[in-house]
Amino acid sequence: MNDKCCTNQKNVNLVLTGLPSEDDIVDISEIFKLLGDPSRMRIVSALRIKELCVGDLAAIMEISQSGVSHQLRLLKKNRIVKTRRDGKLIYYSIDDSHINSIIDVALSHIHE
Amino acid sequence: MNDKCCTNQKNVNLVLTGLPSEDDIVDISEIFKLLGDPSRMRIVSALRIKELCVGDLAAIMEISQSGVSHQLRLLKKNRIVKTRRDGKLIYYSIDDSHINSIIDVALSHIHE
DNA sequence: TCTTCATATGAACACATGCTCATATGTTCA
DNA sequence: TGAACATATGAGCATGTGTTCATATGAAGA
Repeated sequence: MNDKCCTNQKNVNLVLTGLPSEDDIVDISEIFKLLGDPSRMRIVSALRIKELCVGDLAAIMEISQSGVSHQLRLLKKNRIVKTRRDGKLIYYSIDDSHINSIIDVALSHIHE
Repeated sequence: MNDKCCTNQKNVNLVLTGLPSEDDIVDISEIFKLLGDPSRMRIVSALRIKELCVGDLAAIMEISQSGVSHQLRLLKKNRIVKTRRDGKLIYYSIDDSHINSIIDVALSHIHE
């Protein structure tokens, strides 16, 4: 509850003017939030290996077909995955190579 | 509720053997989850510009000092930020250059 | 030591999120 | 067209999560 804390106004201003826009902050954290769930990460990791239809993904995962579909919807809305129809099947795959890069770097991060 | 869906067992097995370990999946999604909140992303974005003490961060953000401290705790526990004490002040900064790389790639992703 | 200041912690609450069940949509093939 | 199958959607529920308030901790200086 102390408002008179150390605040160095120069630093604060410097940072405030250098920060990404609020829109960018929101957009970028949205991407990370999507990757920040084990189920979705498992989906994305699977699609990094091979394009897959929903049924195959459900077989790979530990959640229901419905659950997979709900998550794929989110991932697709944010352009993390894209779809291709082949008859009755809908194949999902990674939409953008940036996503692969991000995950590659994160993998090397956790492996220190 | 259809268990007899398209499942192509060859693809499923191929992907299952290629997936990262469950531990890796959990660890990596943990990192992304931390970056996947606008407040924490704002904190991390600020620290990318300059090391800052808690009070300065609270002045930059739209949440209380307590809120900032809680989030910093999470970020520190997962080695996204590190601390340095200087008298009464505790300066926070980005712990690992991988974090900067991940955010750089994500920024170029959202800017297409 | 006592006060002051910066930071950390715990409890509590409102809200978001991921899952399943049931069902709808939409495509293929007879 | 109608049956069969793959996928999508909506409701509902249990669990997580981000925030604030109040307070504790701990370092610096009188």
